[in-house]
Amino acid sequence: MPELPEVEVVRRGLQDHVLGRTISRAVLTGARVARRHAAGPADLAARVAGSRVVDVDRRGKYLWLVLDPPADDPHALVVHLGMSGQLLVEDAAAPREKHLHAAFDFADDGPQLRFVDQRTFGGLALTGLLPDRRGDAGHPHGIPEPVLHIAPDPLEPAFDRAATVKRVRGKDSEIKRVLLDQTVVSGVGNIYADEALWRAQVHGRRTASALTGPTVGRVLDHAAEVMREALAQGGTSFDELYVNVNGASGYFDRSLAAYGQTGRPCPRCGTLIAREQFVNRSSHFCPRCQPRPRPRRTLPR
DNA sequence: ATTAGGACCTGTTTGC
DNA sequence: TGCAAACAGGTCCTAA
Repeated sequence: MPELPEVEVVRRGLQDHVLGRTISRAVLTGARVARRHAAGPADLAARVAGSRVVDVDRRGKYLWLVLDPPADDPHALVVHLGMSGQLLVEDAAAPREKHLHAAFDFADDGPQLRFVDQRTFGGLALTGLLPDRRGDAGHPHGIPEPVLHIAPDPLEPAFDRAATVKRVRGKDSEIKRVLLDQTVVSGVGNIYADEALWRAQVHGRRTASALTGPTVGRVLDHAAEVMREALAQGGTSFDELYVNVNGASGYFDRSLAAYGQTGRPCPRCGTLIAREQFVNRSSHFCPRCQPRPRPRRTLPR
């Protein structure tokens, strides 16, 4: 479940069902699920066994369990759900999912934690925790190494609005591309980028460096707001691929104004929502509220 | 150094 | 009806 609100729904589920429990055994299937873990799946499985889950943290779309191992070498089990990853808390006797890649048993013999991922863009890694150079506000155990390059998301205390506006305006690129750049601001994906741009009445192809500070500020505020609203509704799900740890779907899809609304009237002005190709995916926008900029002239010479 | 584009997967939907 | 192409919410690597 890809974007920030959906990942946060999962984090809260893990906090309720996994926090404080001790992992007794892990089984990883196939090499791909741990491809970001240099030492391989067997190493990951062996090293998490006997560790207690002492925190469940998140930045943007990255999620991690802080583990307190017997060897006193605190580390993090980092999880990225990619496009189709799911973390499910289920009875060990429940039937195996077709795309089950990892299962964690606990010493209390309670329900298992499973990682299921159809498209295998997601994955697991076991890494160290380092202090966050951007500030440790909200992350008392630090940040896992693979997450250090990810910018704070708009819903965490470390988010610096003024600094982010400045970074966005320093980009000679389309505003939608910049919103999706997780090293500038994290947590925003294709759905919430389209929704934030619709709310701010800015076309995604406008050049970030040509926007005013207040305009960029408005786009970021709308991104934060729409993600907060989605979170309050359990996230956005179009099908059973995107669910919380109990397998339930959110219902923010009913509140979407632009994303996936091609041909429907804009809730603000009634003009039909348009769709266009954008870097191998789709953008949805209102042609009247979000006028397309003049195509940028490439400057040869 | 920065930015644009393709690669990585599998399953479902759309269009000829 | 059958098949191929298009499409799906993300990130990373490479080449210009």
